[in-house]
Amino acid sequence: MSLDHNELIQATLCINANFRAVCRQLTQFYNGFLEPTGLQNTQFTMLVTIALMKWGTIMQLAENLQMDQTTLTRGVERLRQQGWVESVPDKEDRRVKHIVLTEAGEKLLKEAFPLWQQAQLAVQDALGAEDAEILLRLLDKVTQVAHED
Amino acid sequence: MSLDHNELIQATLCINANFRAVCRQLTQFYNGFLEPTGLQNTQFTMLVTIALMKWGTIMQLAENLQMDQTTLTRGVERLRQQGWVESVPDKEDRRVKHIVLTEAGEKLLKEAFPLWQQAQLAVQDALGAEDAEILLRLLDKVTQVAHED
DNA sequence: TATTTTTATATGTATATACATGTAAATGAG
DNA sequence: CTCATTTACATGTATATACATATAAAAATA
Repeated sequence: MSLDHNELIQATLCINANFRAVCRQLTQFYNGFLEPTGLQNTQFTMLVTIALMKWGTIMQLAENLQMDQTTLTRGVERLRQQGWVESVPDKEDRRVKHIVLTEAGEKLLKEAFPLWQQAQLAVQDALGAEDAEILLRLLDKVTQVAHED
Repeated sequence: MSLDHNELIQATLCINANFRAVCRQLTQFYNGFLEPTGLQNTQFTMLVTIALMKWGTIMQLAENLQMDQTTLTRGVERLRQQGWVESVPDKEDRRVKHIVLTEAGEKLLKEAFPLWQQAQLAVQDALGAEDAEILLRLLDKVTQVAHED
């Protein structure tokens, strides 16, 4: 025996699947705006976080971005290969590396910001201030859920 | 000159970045429940869609799931290698392949459904009926936005 | 009918992502 | 101080994802 039609329909309402679908569209939307810089939105976000932390480690970046450490290690390595960030070994703890923006990285961020902003404003405008706020609240709430269990 | 602090903070409010972060958590949550089946949530969703379409092509699956065709081609190939789906060449149009569940695939879906449901109910309960509905509405709205421009 | 165009799927390549595990360094227990 | 444990980062491996492009077959057009 296999699943009946109702169950299949139910499964198409999967919150995660719907989230992922929206995420794919949204990512392509943002990436389209960032295209002139050669950055993906993910990389833009990493650079912004690195800029804000100024002297952050891989672990701290992973914590901040809620990503796996191994994902960050490789993501940062790509940024490094492009010359946008630099990895500075800690003097006291030889395991630790601090990630900092290079000048090229700062220049790139400066260039990317208004492009990112266009995408962000387009989404915010279309949603409306109210819904945008509700959305962020719900995103937060969903994160809580996924972390409880 | 580089970005000032306010701009960096602004960029951390990136709707796409926040979406992606939630998506990562949510995916891990659902995958945790599905773990005994060896399925990822994405694969579960593909199988469900294949089951519903009964005789769908790669193109139709891509359309339904709002995924790139090339992503589907490879995803389906993995399902095929596991023996969960089968690819049947169309009689009239030799370019076309129809993807159908195998018996093993149906059995797996039957087994996976209640596990998926646990994850889904956990998220729905935690959100509450009202917020769950609002969330789905907003997800829809975001998709519209990303498609307009 | 011969040629061009479109369509369906596949491949090359690259990023994003995480889990399991490895490695080296620091820390803690004895 | 020595050995076990923890910590920080890296690597192996696998899926998810998409863009550019290839390929073959169908459809349209000259």
